[in-house]
This record gives sequence, structure tokens and C-alpha cells, in this order.
Amino acid sequence: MERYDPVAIEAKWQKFWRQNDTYRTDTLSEKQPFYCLEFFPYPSGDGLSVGHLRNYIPGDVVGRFMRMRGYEVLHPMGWDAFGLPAEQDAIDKGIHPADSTKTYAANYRRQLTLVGCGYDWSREINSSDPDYYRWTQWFFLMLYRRGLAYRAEGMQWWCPTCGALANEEVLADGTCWRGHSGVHKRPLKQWFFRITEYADRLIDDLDLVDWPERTKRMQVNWIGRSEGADVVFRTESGREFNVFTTRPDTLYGATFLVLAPEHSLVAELTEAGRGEEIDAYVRHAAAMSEMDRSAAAGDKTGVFTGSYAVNPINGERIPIWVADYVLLAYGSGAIMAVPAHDERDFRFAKKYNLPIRVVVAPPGWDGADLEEGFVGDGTMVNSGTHDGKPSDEGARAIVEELEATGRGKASVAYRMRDWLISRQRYWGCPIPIVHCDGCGEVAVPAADLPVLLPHVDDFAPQQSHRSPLEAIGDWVHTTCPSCDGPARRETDTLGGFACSSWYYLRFISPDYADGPFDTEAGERWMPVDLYLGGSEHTVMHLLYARFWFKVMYDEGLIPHKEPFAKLRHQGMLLAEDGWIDIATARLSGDTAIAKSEAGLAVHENPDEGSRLIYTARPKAELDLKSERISTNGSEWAAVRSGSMSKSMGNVVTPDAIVEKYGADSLRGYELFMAPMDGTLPWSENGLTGILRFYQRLWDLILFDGAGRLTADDPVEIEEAGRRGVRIVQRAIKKCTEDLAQLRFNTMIANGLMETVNELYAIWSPDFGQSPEGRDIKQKLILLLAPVAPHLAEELWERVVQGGRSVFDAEWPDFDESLAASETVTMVVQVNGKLRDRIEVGAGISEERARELAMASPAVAAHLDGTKVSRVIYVPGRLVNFVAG
RNA sequence: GCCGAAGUGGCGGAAUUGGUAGACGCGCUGGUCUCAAAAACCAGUGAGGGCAACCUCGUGUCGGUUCGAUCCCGACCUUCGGCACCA
Repeated sequence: MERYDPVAIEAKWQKFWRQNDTYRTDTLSEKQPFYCLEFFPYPSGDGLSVGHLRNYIPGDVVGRFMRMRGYEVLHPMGWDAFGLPAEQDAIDKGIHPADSTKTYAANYRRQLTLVGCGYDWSREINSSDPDYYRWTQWFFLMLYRRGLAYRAEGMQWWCPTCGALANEEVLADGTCWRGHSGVHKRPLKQWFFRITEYADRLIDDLDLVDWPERTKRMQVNWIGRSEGADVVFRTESGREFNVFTTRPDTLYGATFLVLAPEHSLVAELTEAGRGEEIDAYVRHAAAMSEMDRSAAAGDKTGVFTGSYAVNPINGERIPIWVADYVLLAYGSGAIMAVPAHDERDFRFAKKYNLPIRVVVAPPGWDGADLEEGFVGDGTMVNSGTHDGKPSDEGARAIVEELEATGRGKASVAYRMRDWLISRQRYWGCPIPIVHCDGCGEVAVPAADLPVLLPHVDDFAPQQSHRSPLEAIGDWVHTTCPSCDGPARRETDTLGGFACSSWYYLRFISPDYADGPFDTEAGERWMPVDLYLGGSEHTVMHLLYARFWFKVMYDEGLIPHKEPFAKLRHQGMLLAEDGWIDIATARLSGDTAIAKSEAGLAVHENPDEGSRLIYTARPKAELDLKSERISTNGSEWAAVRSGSMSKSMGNVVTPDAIVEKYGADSLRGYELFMAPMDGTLPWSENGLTGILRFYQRLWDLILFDGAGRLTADDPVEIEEAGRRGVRIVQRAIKKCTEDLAQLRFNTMIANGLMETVNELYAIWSPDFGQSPEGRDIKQKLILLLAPVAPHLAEELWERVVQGGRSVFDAEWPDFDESLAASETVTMVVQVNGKLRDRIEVGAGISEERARELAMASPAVAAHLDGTKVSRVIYVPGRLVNFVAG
């Protein structure tokens, strides 16, 4: 029998697809459109690992499946080539990013083709091409014109490696999104997009999309909408300023006010004689990094300005303090402190001996001093005419009162800040603005786009924190589009997330020259039907792209409100588990790297800065059944994996796996090993199972004698036909439903593997050649096609139809009634415990089922003479006798 | 601290969402074939007991609801992700 030879088959069909342009999308097709997209990658010099493929393979499978179901599928690929990762790589390797990204992209394209991904490569885009970034600039101008792009100075995040960062790019542990440490704030003049103006819509419109709830919630939390009130306080010197509070009901309990150290009124409100102390405090706060400030969250510090303000609700005179636990950027940078009902204010008041006045009584409160701030709802006390009201009602009443007297109003505050988008970097899209002495900031006219990024050899970031482009004199010096006088170009570039905020539109009409995209085609093809990518981009790319899209909507470019109708995340793939010789690891010292038996590297005791890649498990948890452990007594520890990384030498490339097992096996394994959003370690062993399965399928379809039965067997062809129809109908149902829900693992396990196992049991040479047998084979190939496209093509050519791609065939339909079994196994229970199983006809009556169940000897034995008081009957499922 | 997700064999994971726990695959054990090994194929494989038919236990822990709980409720433990002085 000819063996399944993936290498030969795969080369053959990849060539066929290329020559026949199999994956070209016709955006004008009459068919229903389906837009299937994966986050476009930044092409790295390391190439793709098997981990990255957990993003691309599911997309490819869905694309193929939808195509077979009659949709015109748009499934493109491109490169997120502008931005820091590319520039950093270029600096490290001394290659110009314009060259390196092209080389890397070509390698990505080769690898994606190698694993059988069917992209329409005629739509390949690269965000660093002038033909692309010209439209990124066009969008910038659109935002600018709409007042959504502006330049401002302030304290902003700064990464020693990456430079200026958006808030979204800073992680809680003081590192940036690229993993660099030392992130801190510094005063910077930067460009921003006014994303905060869209905060409410970014929250509300999440109701329109099918996204993981977790992801939606993370975006909502990030935006951080809080409803409350602005309250106006007047100082004794006649100054007015706002505080924001979410608890207007506690206004009578405000016993002091706190300004952020950077607040503009601090100097003015500082009483004579306290200047030195206040200055020192403000300087100290400024010097302290944001990270240090939040690390010291428990310990509150502050100083009294010496000034007082008047509480607008009761005319009370209360002191104004300065403290760094109040953030300038949130609300108005000033708060009313209500120590009785806020934990932070409580601590501060305790420390500085400020009064604590309860105005919302906790349930059962006896008037005693509080041990800590009570932040819950309760009944209002010490609040003038509002006493006795529930606090939520009181909050509304107080806001009304403030509005009536003009001393405050209902208000909303957000955690999200405007999006810092400028970078003092070379490798990015130039901001299309010129600065003119006479006219000021002037937008480059759309007709003059693109503002080309000049090709320079020295593109390293400057110590001065200024753009390297400043050094390119003949590029910087230009004429003002408005007055023709001398002007300077804006030398900042746009961060990479600007480029990726609209790329999904460019794929629809990649060569369109009259705008960023053909709006008619855009209307038809948007929103993206299925978007696949990692959850790490939840508050970066996925938030930014939604914002841009909404601006386009407002501009009338697109009639849809959301860009991505359905979103799913793929899980992370960790490095393979292994075993480590503890003794060897110890020998080389605390921070040493030891080589385990499996060839994996291990940080046994990572340094402060380095991440723990592997964690040795306690000996008790070792897999004692494993030979590798038991041969070596106690010296080996099982090692749980961390993420794949080049520095650890544990990256598995698709190239190596394809060579050994074939692309179809790699695809099958990536889909089969776990649900697509699960995180799990890579395990090369698992590939064997997929390869064996393909071999079995191959043998079944091409060599009928592989089946369990011979022509002489008692299972007649007719009987086999009946069973075969049921098996294959069930398989179609399972595969169709699972693919629609992206449940690839069970689609393969139960839709394909189990089906083949069952078919083996009824298969004989004669049956294989019967019309039923041939029909089953054909359907099986179709079901296989999205997962293993090369193998499916080969089988399709051999047993069904040569010359045409299996992807031009239709996905099979199923018929519930044919898939249904004639008999079912019913469970017989006594008091809810399983005692017997009986095989009965599918349409059995309750009466008959009870009779048969009662007849079971096991039932009599377990009833043990007790009377049956109740019988639970679940049709087609079980009969349960309840005794006593 | 706050928000969220998850804990099932030696491993990855199934389970029609209240009705046969462990599908499918890996690994392991035994067998067939072979001089031998690999591959392939066949059988077995949650734990404990029994010659056996069978019995008992078993889905992180403890309790509850129910004829019946991996699934629902309460408390707790653990792991992972996100946020974190946001008034």
C-alpha cells in the first residue's frame, strides 16, 4: 500500500494553488461576503514560531470553511512594519529597517505559505510603504481637522528604550509593552488624539459586537467611567476651583480639600511663611516616579497650604492641603476629602489629625468613631435637611441643590486619557504638519501627501529625546503651505498603533488611489466578520482601531459603527515541558542556566530583572511513572514551561515541524491540542497522533482493504450502508457546528477521528466500492479539507475529481433525521445511582421504558424490597427509581 | 486591594450546560509481526476491593439544594490574566 507522504503532496498542492490563483478574492462577487482577518503581524527577524500559528491557522480554517459554504471570503495578510520593534531590531543588527522589514516579511510570507495558509497575496500591504502611510497621514489630517489631534505639554510616560509612550503602553509593573523596564514620567510636548471624547461611545457600542465578555469588560474598566458631580469651592481669597466626586452624598462630611502637587493654584494658595515647605513637597513629588508613588500607596503624605475654602453646601470653612495621592490628570486634580467615607482620606486624616465626620451611617451604627472609612451605602446623618435619606437619594438631592445655586453640577470622569501618539523616532509615519513662524501649526494639504520619510542611515534615537529627523536639514526646512514662507516640518512620527488602526480597510481595496479605501466596497465588506488575535492588545490596538473607525463613521466614510463584529483570542503556546537535573542546575550557581535532559534551558533563580521562565515543581509532584524520572532516582524535577523565547533557545519553528511531520499534521495538531483560547505547552509527541490519524484516513479512502471487515463478514453491505450514513451524517453535523463555533479541537476529535474509527469497524473492500461507501469517502474528504487542505486536495483528486480544487466544492449538508440513531442507551438508576444500561428504540414510550428498566435484575437487587415511591423519566436518557 | 477566568486520570483535554464523568489524542502496560529493534496492528489503561458477575470511592476543599451536581447556591484554598492612590 502506498504510504501517505505529506512532503510530496504539500509541495504539489501549494504549487497548484499558486498557479491557479486559488485564493484570489473577488470583492465584486455576487456571493455573500465574509471577511476573516487575523491581527497583521510585525515581521520579526526571528520568523514565525509554532506559537504564532495559533493565530493564523484557525483563521485559515474558517476562511476555507466559509468559502466551501458559498461565501466570497476575504482573507488577506500584511505587515505592521512601521514602529519601534522594527526600528529596535534594525539598530541591534545594523540593517536599515526599510530593508530588514522587507526581508522579514518575505520570510513570514514563505512560512505562512509553507503551512498552507490560503491568503490572497495580491492584497499584501505594508504599513511602511508610502502608498500605505500616505493614507495614514490622510487620516491624521482628518482627525486634526475635526479637532481630535492636538499638541500639548505635560508629564508623560517615557521608556528609556522606546521613548514616549501612550498610557496603554505602560504595564502595571513599571515596564513598557515591549518589556523594557525603567518607565517613568517626564515633561514632554507631544501629539495626542482626543480619544476621551469618544469614551462613552467606546463603552456603549460594545453592546453591538460579539466579543469575549472578558475583553469587553477590560475595555470598560480601562475607560473607567465614573458618574458623580463637580463641586465648586471658593477660597477665602475669592478663588474658585472644582473638585470631582463620585459621592456628592458625602459633601457634608468634607473636612478638608486636597490639591495635586502640580495643581495650578498651589502656589497662589500657599500662605506666606509656608512657601519653603510647600515647594520642597512639590519638588519631592515631582522627583518621585509615578511607580514609586503608587508603590507607596499605603503611606499618605501631604502639607497644609495655610488657606481655607468654603463648603458650598453648609458654608463651613475647611483647610486646603497638597498631597501626592491626588492625581492632576484625573477629574480636576483636586478633591474634597471625606475621611469618614473614603479609605485614603481616612488614612490621611488619621495621620494629620484632621476631623472625621460621619455623614452616612453604616447599618446599625451607634455613633462611635469609625475604625476605617465606611464606603458603602447607608442613611444620611449630620447632613442638614438631607438627614434620614438613603445615601443614593441624598446624592441626587445634593446635586440638584448645587445645580440650583450654581455651585456644582452632575459630571462624569474617566480614567482613560487622551492617546499620546507622537514618537521622537525615525521609523514611523511622519506627521503631516509644518510649523510656520507666521501661520503657526499648518496641516500639509492632502494633495501634497505623502510626506515621505527621508532615507537616512543614522536613525538611532537621540540622547536629547528629540527626533533623529531634526538632523535632516533639507527635509526639515520647507515652505509653509499657507503663506509660502519658510517653515519647519514636524519631526515627530506617529506611533505604530496609528498605522494599525485602519489597515483592515486597506485590504478591501489595496490599490485604491482616490482615498484610503473604496467606500462602496468598504460598506459592503465591513465590518470584519471574524477577527482573531491575542488578548494582549485589548486596550491598545483594539481600543484605538475602534476609535478611528468611529471618527470615520462621523466623517461619513463608513456606515458601520464598529470595525470588528466578532472577535476571538488565541491562547499562548508555551515552551515544551521538560525535566531538569537539579544537581546540575545547582552546580552552576544561583543565576545559572542549566541544560535539562530535554535540551531546555532553565533559570533556576532568576535575577530581579529577568523573568522566571521555568518553575521546578516539588518532587512530590513528579511524574513517577515516567521512565526518565525513575531511572534517575530523585535528581530530576519536572519543569513547567514558560513562553518560547529565542534567548532561552526553546523556540520551535514551523519549518522544522513541517519537514518532519508535514504542514497538515502541524495544522491538525495546533487545532486539536486544546480550545483555541487555551494556554498550554507545546508537545511534539502530540503530532504523532495526528499523523497516524491521517495515515488511517488515507488507508481507508484509498485502500478499502484497510477496514476491519472482509466481504465474508456478517455485517452486510446493506447494514454497513445504514450505519455508515448515520456515522457520516453525525460527522457532518458535528464538524459544521463545531467549526461555526471555532471549536476546532472537538471538531477533529469527534467529527473526524471518532468518525474514522467508527468507519473502520464497518468497512470492507466491497463496501468501500459501493455507492454508499464512495459517497461517505467524498463527504469525509470535504470535512477534512479546512483542517488538512493538502491531503484533502490529493484525496479529492484521486477518488473524486481531478483537475479542480476541493475548495471549489460545496460543504456537505446534513439531515438531522439521518444523523439520529435508531436506538439509544438508557440509563437505569436507583436513587440516582447508575445501576444498569438498556438499549432501547429511539422512540420508546415512557411506559415501555419503565417496564424494561424495572425488568433489569440490577434494579430488583438494589431496591432490596423497598417500595418505589417515585419514578423520574427523562425521554431517551434515563429512568430513575426513587425508593422509600 | 478591586475586576475577571479557571481548577477533571501520568499529560493535553471531552461531557448535548442538572441526567452514562474521563470522548479524542499522547504516554504507559501486555500481545502479534521481527533474529532484534523501529514502524504498524490488536487488547488494556481513574483509584481501591473481588477468581468473577460486580461493589465502593472519585471532577481543588468543606457544606447546601436536588431523585440525581463537573454543572446551581454559600464559604474557603490555589493558579492565571487585567487594573491598581482614578476621589
